[in-house]
Amino acid sequence: MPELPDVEGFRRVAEHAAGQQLTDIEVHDSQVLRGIRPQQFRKSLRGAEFGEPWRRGKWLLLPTAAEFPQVALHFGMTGSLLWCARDAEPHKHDRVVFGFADGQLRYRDMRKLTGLHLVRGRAELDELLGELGPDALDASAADYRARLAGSRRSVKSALMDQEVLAGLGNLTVDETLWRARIHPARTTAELSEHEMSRIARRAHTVLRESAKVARVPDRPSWLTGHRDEPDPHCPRCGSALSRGKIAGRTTYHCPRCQPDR
DNA sequence: CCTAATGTTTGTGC
DNA sequence: AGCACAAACATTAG
Repeated sequence: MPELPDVEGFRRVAEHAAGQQLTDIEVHDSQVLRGIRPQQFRKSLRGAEFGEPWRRGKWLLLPTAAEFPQVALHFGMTGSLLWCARDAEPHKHDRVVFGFADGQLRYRDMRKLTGLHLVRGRAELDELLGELGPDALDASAADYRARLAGSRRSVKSALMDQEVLAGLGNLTVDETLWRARIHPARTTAELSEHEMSRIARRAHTVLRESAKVARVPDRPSWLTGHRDEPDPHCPRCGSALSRGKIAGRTTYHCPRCQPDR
């Protein structure tokens, strides 16, 4: 589930911990700790005070008051972050629990496709995030145009590429292209400046609206609201939606609103 | 049993 | 080099 809007929601959840001192860390499944063992992870963070959480694309960072170390969290396809009372029922998929005086932050993830990193300094932060493109919400229309231009790949695969823009995912890309009336298989090279700007504007709207509710809403007026229906139709023109695979991912588009060229 | 799932990485081949 | 495609990771739901 987690794309930029979901992770922005997790960032707001993590604000509960800002200014608070860590009392303990429970690592229930060491598999989600990437590049560090539980003992070292706990030792490095013992007694730390957490600062303001920040986000870049689909990465969430929890800095300590001294700026470093920071905990970097990625949520894969099934991860989430919850703020719970200290005595709340444990959940089967709580992999790491950060304890504070008045509550706990739980990293919950079923599939464990990604996980948590400990970032000890500037260099490690750069190593982790250095290849990422600009955050898809921060990037201007000019950024979108510059980063989409001049490749022969499909616009869907370019928008999904975190090195082009950070934060878009399968749902937000389909929604954005549907609103921009651009066929997902079109090549970025054949897009006009005007079309790329339209993509940027629509992406901003989709991301802003979704971030408000920390998910891509399944409102009937949105394309995404019809994904799970047995016989989905375009909420704008009523045509049957086509379902296919582009860039390895299930892709919905409206053949009438999003013509091939 | 089989398939698919909102992500990322790695390998193969054109 | 650039790109498409498939598989892998781990788990559950239908």
